[in-house]
Amino acid sequence: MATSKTTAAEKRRLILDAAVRVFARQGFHTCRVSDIADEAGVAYGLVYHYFRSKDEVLDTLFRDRWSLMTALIEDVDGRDMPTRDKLRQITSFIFDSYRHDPELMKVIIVEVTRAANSFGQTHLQEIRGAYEGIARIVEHGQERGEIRGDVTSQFAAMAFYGAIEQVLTSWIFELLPFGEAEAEQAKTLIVETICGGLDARSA
Amino acid sequence: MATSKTTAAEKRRLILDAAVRVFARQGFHTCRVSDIADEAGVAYGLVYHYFRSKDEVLDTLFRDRWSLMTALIEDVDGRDMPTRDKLRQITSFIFDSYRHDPELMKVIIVEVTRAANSFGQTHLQEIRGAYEGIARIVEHGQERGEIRGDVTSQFAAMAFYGAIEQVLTSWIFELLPFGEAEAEQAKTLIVETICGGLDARSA
Amino acid sequence: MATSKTTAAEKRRLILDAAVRVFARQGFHTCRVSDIADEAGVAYGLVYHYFRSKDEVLDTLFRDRWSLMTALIEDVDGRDMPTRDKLRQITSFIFDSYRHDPELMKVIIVEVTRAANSFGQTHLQEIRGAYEGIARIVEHGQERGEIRGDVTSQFAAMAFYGAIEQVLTSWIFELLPFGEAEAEQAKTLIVETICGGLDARSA
Amino acid sequence: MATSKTTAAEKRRLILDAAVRVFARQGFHTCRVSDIADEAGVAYGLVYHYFRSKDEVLDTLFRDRWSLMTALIEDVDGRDMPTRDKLRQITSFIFDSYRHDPELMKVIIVEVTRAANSFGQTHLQEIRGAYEGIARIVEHGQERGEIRGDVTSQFAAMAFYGAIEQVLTSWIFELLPFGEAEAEQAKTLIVETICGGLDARSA
DNA sequence: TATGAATGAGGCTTCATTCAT
DNA sequence: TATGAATGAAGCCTCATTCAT
Repeated sequence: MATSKTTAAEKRRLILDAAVRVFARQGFHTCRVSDIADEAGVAYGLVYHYFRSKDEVLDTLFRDRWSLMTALIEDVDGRDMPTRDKLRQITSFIFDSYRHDPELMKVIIVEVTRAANSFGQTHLQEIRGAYEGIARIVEHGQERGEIRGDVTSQFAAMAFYGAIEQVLTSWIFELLPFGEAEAEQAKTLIVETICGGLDARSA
Repeated sequence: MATSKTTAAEKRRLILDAAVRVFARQGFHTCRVSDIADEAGVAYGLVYHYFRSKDEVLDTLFRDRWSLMTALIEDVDGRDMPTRDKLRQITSFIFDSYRHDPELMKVIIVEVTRAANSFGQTHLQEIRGAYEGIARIVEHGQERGEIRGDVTSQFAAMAFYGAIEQVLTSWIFELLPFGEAEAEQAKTLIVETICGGLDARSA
Repeated sequence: MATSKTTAAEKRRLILDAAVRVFARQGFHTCRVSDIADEAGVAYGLVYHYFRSKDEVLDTLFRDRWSLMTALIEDVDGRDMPTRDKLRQITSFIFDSYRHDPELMKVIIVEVTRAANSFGQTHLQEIRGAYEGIARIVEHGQERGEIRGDVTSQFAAMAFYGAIEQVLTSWIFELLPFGEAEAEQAKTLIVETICGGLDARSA
Repeated sequence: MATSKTTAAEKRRLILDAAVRVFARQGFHTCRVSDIADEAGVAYGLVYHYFRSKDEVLDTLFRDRWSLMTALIEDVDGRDMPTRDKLRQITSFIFDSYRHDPELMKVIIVEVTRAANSFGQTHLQEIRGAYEGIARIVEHGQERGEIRGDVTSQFAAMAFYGAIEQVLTSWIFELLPFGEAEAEQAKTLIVETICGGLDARSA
């Protein structure tokens, strides 16, 4: 009796979860608000009870998730560990996020991060925040002599993040096969590629 | 008399060029067909004489440009030069393309390549073709012992292309400063980062 | 304890008073039921405990006030005084009403009396009642030889009431300045204009 | 052949005329844009080809008509005739307008002039212009000694216009009977009432 | 080839009202 | 009495596309 009722927060969550599925399936622009409501099993208007607009639903999904990442980046930066490991932590976090909730990640990548011209513009500052956090990690690595100094930290951050996002995109659109093993292996490959470089070493 | 008339092909070109400016400025979804016509200084319906639909205008812009890149990748792959130089050739081509026609490149990146859910889907095979071409170059590099073998060629291609696209996106949305010097320097940085790796070397 | 509780009637009054402020500020159609509730500091649904609908709130405001006027008109008609004074009594009542509660009068004029296509229709009979009351006063004036007989009483009533309402409207929309003095002066001017006429008299 | 085609201007007119009928019948807020299109026998979107919005249709109807009235007021003011005749000219113009096109006048009065809180606000300045024109006529009458000086010209203008509008409203809502004869008689009655006054004169 | 008037489907949002607690 | 979550109908506007000339 006590637990049989859905609270307001749960209903809100219900709608957000439904939105993830619908956005992932049909795309943000292609889906209608009624699709979200139907998927959530609630009335049309209820979406507008909890969110100001269709945009705000996506906003919420993005911000909730993205803030976790920027927080992680900040956290990792403060830790006492080799820069390589820091970058691996970030890679792990992102790839694990995809493993745990590929639909949500698809939405964030496809509809926000990579849709820079429409929705991305709105969140450019938040996105930039993550890039800057990564750049700071690189910078600290350079100060500690772990990272070469002839590549600017900002450029390095872009290359690193760009590589990660491209891999995610490959998985999303099935250009590369995805699975537990692939995800795990990719963590190593990203760090090996970006930190170690593609060149074959004589040593 | 003979030269005062614009030929059909020229009119078509006029519309395509106008479309680039309008798509770059307003985005594909935000602009109307009439905006293209206005920008081109032609009548509304004429766009439909030369193109089946608004989509086809963007399709044309993308294909015309993208085919040049896949052609270049094929061409470069066949040349007898170090893999590093091959990758640099590709990087050069892309960054020079942006330098010469930033609006067109913006449209292709923002509206097609990174709009994977809408136009990207349509052109997925063509886009994949470029990735595969790059992967082949990496593979040949591995065969020749220039590229390490513990990173799969497809993964390496993604990291490489992802880094490039992320840099382009940074320029487009002014997350990184752009200019002649930056573009030139970026060619080196991409290759240094991806091939050389970010690690500081003792040697 | 006994006095700290608001009675039902008081709550109802609270809502009505809030409605006046909200209707006056935003207009009946532009405001939402929740605006009224917010203004009254009560819960959304409570408005529906005391009123069947949003319409009924306005209906109530109108009827409560308008009935006072028709009552006054009846009352005045029965008094033994010159017709001019009767008309002045009515003018006084209306202008004083505006002075005492300009927001309520604004609502009644703007949202009911002058909104003939929506609420006016509903209350047409009640509104007509007032016109007829005034017409009767004119008629009695004609019978007593105080009012010229070549203007029909109904027409005279319309001219009289129309002039009053136009002055009210002018105040409401600040086409004419309003204040204590202006309100007082207007009472005389209305009667002088309508009864005395605008013509300059030689006498 | 030459006359069988409807020109663009005629189509626009077609829509405006249909709008008058629909607005008069259902009221501006109650009718849908599709009602206008249906009444005009054109496609939904065509209304938006000729007008920016539903509002603009009403705007156009109002402005086209109202400008005629302000023009007339200006014109009449410049003529060399007794003030009484000037006011009669204005009254004639308005009542004739109603006689010729009662639906259009109903729309203007009910949906704009008297709907001061919604649409009226938009046109307040234009409406005010007419009042001021009438006030100027009264003022000139006062200067020439034809109109009493103890009633301000602005107040007199309000009383005069208010009386007219109230009569129109009475006809519109059938509070007073309307016909050729009534309209003609009303012209005299308005002037007699406002200029002559309701008082019975001993002379 | 060229024009631009004409078409009409589609979707977001608002908000009065109901109802379970 | 009191609350506010839940419902869902209704309508304006956009704009890609067609078509008659």
